[in-house]
Amino acid sequence: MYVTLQNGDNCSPDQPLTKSRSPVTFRRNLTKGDHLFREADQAKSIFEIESGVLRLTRVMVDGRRQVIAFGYPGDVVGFPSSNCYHSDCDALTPATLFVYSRDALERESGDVVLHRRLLQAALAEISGMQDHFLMLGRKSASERVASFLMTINERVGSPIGHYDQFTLPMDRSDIADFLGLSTETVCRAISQLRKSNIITLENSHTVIILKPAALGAIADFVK
Amino acid sequence: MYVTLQNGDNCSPDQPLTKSRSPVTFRRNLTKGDHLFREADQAKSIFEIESGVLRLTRVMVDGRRQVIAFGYPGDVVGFPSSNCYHSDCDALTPATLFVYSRDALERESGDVVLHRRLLQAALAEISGMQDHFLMLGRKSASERVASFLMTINERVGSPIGHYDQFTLPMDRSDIADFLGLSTETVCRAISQLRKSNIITLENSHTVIILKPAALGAIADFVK
DNA sequence: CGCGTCTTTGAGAAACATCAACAGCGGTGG
DNA sequence: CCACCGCTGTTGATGTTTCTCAAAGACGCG
Repeated sequence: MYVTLQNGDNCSPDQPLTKSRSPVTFRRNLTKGDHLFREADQAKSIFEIESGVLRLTRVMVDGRRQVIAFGYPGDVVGFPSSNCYHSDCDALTPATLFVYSRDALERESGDVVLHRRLLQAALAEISGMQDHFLMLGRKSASERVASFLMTINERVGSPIGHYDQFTLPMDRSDIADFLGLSTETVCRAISQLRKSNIITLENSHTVIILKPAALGAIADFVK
Repeated sequence: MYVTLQNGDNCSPDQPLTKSRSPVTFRRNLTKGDHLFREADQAKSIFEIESGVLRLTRVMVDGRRQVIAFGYPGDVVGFPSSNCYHSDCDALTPATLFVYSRDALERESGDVVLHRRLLQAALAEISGMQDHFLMLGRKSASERVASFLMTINERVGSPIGHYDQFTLPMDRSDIADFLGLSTETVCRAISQLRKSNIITLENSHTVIILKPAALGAIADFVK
């Protein structure tokens, strides 16, 4: 999962990679369903999410799909390799982005501070992906779903009354493709959590966590 | 899978991140079984593999294990996050490494070229990990094993007579934990490839690829 | 209100894990 | 030099998890 930039250093959460005065930065708005880039597109820019949620996916020739990550505000998306993007990226909600010229970010003569922060973002990204490896490789279906809900809650959950609550902008098949499961298995795992009164759903996209400790126990958090 | 540094730019394969004259570089030798670092160790250095093969692993509290990557010559290991390593790293063979002070690499005042190349390595790493996501999330056991063998072959295979051949320094359980499978399933997938005359084993750690096209077809390569 | 899409649940099938036994191989000590 | 031992790898039988296929329910939208 993509990680915020504030890990690095003296970077406040609501501050973009560069100050707004920087000539290399501009903004972009996406509406729901818009594509930001596609796999194998030439990577000219790197993006930081200001608001909204993005979806990064890779697809196999036969249609099997893997959701690489969901991008939330503060995340950086569009890390290039060999001049190209290596996943598709589209918007699950309306979104606003800071756009950085890749050239300016990576060039040796570029802004050193900015460059360093891009590296920090990349390193955090690697760390998060390693967690996800453990999930995909070794966790059961219910552990994956519980981990997923915990992660989202930590990220965007807000206390409503006694309980944490959050909205899932992605549908069940997105979650399934993120966790390496079928949509049915995701549904069943969620139903199980509901029957155990660990969570409850206000509607299918709004989750309320009733027993965070129990959820964490199922998630079998490594950290 | 970790990727070589030569992706970046004018970096020849057999040249370390810094020139040998650099004060921040020294070398380290590992013998088989040595630990380079452990999860949660404070990350003071970043390493580039000169020779040998390393294994990066993460372990859950109940013992389930995920091999994050196998590190081959040219790979960079020890990407830190929040000042710590986030996996264990040990040597599958005797190995030699270039050691870089993390401080010197990440510091704003540090060598700019070096810094840029570290970023390139991190970006390549992210790209490789995304491929691995697809593998862990969406590929069948035989596809995973075929993909794995193809990748290793591309990396270190050498033509012997008409066929490519390579040695696997890791044992079956390492491969299993890398692919998110049981050792038995890995064995069976390999046996299947043997019965189909796609590969043959000189011994359990030495693979000869008889039909690379067939192997690639099973691997269902996305690229 | 009707329609399409997403979600949920159920039943059966497939893939993979687990448990168990055996084979191969290298090392060690008699 | 050979027999034994332990470890890794392989194969078989069985069990469990998850996928697939199918159908019904829920929800939003026109």
